Amino acid sequence: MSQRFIEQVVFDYDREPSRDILCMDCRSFYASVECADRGWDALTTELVVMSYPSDVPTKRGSGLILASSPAAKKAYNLNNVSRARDLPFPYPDSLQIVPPRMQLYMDMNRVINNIYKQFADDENHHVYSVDESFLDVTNTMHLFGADTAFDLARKIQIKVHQETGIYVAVGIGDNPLLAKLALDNEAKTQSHMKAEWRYQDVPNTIWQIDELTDFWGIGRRMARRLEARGIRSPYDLAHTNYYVLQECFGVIGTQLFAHSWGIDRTFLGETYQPKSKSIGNSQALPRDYTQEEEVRNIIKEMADQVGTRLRREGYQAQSLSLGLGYSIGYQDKDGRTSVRQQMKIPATHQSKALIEYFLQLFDWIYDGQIIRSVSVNTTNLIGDWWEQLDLFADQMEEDRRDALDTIVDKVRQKYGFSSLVYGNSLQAGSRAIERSQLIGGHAGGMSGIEGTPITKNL
DNA sequence: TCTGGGGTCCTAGGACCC
DNA sequence: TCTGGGGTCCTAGGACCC
Repeated sequence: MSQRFIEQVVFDYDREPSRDILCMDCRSFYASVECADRGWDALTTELVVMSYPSDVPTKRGSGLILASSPAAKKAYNLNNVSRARDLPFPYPDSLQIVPPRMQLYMDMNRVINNIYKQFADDENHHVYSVDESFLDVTNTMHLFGADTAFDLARKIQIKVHQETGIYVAVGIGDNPLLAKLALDNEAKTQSHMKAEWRYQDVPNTIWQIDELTDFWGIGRRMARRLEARGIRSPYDLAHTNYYVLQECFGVIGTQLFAHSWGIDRTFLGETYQPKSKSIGNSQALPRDYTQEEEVRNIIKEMADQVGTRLRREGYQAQSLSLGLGYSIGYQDKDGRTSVRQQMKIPATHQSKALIEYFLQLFDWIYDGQIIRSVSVNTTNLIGDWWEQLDLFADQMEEDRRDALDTIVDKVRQKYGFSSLVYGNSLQAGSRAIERSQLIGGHAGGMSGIEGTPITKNL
């Protein structure tokens, strides 16, 4: 027993994957797109993209800051996704507050990824998020007259900036983790926005990171737990016994240990492959909902919307989860401020069936609580081609529902989501029509600024 | 942590089966 | 029933990231 605590796990870098991985990150993406589209300097303009409840953010209130320009980040100490309350109020005149235009960002994302694709084929190009992508250029960089990955990174940066006005920061490493860490912890603060971290640099790079929370994969909570055991930095992490970490933190502990040595055995296309495993929506309601019927309507609308997304993306759901968040200060009889329930279902993507199941969950957990937020989620997704034989299902009814969904989807695709909604959605408390303009839960931007076509600069 | 978001991964613990 | 052990499936909940 005690034997294994004496030993320490040691990595042999010669046996670890050594590639030329680039982690590309569009600096302050949404904010930069806004600046580029308006002809403002992305580096000096103080700008935040804020999703807020009313038309004009004149009074201090709720609101989600989706992105901020470097200057705004610095001036107001903002991080990735912040809240409106993190800003000084009244809002300073020097600060530009603009509503999100999600469609514009998605269009720009496509343009930029098409540029990346010129430097790496599909196999070696992976989209990690709306503003981050990984490229494996090990075998292709010489094709572009680049002697080193660093050199190629510069070429890509220039090309993207020339064609879109967006600055890209690049982390370079032997594996995706090192590239990502180089990006997060060094590239973003370099004037040329590049950084290269290799295995042999680990002592001078990863181990020099001061804060645990600056290390990818460690948030506030985990940092506190680690600190409780005297681990205060990535260096400490790397010099703690592997088995002790495993004992205390399970798989996460072993993973963090490996990461602190720069070890990542995934190749692009494995863990970094974005595969849809769940599809859901959540929304904070514009006011407290006390009427059961109103909440039921919201759930119907959201289930319908999620059904549309499932069908569009070619999935069927095998599990559902419904969450209700209560009004501020409200507690149920168990003292909770929210409740969530999930269940298995026979695979489906039919709106009607999804609505029935979600309402079943609702009946299960609803007991007159005052509701302020609702989330519906579908998980355990499988491909559309799969058809489960259900001896008890009425095949004619099934076909009829499928046909109805297909028609509804077609009409909505052509005329917009709100062209066809449930009668309930015209009643008080309904959100479907307003929300139909949203993309990813935020304003799509079709209304644009002064009617500007959203693809102006593309 | 606090209310116009959307995701992923991991774990504990119970039910059930052999 | 209470001193069996092991495996699998399922749900609830925590943590983190963009």
